[in-house]
Amino acid sequence: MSLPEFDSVQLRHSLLSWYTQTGRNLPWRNSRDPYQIWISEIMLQQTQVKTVIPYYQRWLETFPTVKDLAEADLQAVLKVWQGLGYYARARNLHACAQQIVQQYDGVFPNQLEAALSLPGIGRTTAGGVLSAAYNLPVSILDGNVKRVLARLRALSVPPAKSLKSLWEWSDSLLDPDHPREFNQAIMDLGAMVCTPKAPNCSECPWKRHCQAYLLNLQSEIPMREISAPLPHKMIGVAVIWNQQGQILIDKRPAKGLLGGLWEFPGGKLEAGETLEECIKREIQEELAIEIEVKDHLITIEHAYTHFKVTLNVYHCRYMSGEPQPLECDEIRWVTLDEIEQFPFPKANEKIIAALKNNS
DNA sequence: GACACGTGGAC
DNA sequence: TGTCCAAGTGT
Repeated sequence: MSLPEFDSVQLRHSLLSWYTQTGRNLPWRNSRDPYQIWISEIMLQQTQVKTVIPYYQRWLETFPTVKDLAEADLQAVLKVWQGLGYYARARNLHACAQQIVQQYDGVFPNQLEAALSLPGIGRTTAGGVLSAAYNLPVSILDGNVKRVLARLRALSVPPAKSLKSLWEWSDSLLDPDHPREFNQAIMDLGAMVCTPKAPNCSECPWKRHCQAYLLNLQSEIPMREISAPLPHKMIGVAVIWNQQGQILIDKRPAKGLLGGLWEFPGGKLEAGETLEECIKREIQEELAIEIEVKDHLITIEHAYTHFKVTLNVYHCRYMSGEPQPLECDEIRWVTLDEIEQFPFPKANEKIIAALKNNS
């Protein structure tokens, strides 16, 4: 079900003409260095351009080359990534850099199969890097392209239900003579004109070809998936002080949610339990120590992708026992001055800020 | 194919 | 305040 070749030629021409006049000037577009382009593609996964730009610049100052990244400590990598979310991206970036140094002499591979075998590199990121760095004709299907193509063809189901067709349309539309510009252009079209809400159809170079526009369905397409309400968890969190004025923090297991980041220990409130009981129980289960729960410090509401939490944070006093890393990777006693060297998730950063305000 | 995986901006 | 969703990948 590819587009007629005649349409593809017209669509390519009108899009590239629009892009030449209107396309964005973004930092990574001034580079053809596959390392810099790869970093930008990973940071841009599920993350807005405005958010990425300062992280991108700081990253390249800290890790200017693949080799610098490969030789860095994972904790240092996570610290630079801190706040961007989806931390598996940072862990994969680090592992991927080491693989590129070992297997590809420090140069991002210029073959699709090799790129796809690397950790954190899926089909869209591979297409993004290979087209932008090497001008190779590899298509992409990110959120922008999905929305543009769903509207162009008036797709009657949510994009996730029709990925095969969308990939075929992206493949057949890609300009084989200008793959670098075409992929950037179709993403700019989605970001600047064919936006999720209130698209600027009057400015669109594809308005005469767009089935959604011609049927006045641009507000209904792409179709939404029905989503269940997010579960909510009440969490008790302990800021445990010892007699030296140090605080106990723990490093989360390397994989899974917030893997490799540090946190204040705590856990889920169970039915019929007070927050004080919850905190004492969790600290005994996780660290095998006795504490006394003292004053309330702060309450934090935070939403993750698949659930919401309320963090009820309390000052606590260390009483007895030798802390054991029973459910974490590592434990440390740190001062308030030392704590900022460690990567923390956003919700925990708010706890640190509250501690600094009160001291 | 469905679900896990962070955070911030827009409305 | 709540909901959507942003240059997706791994399992």
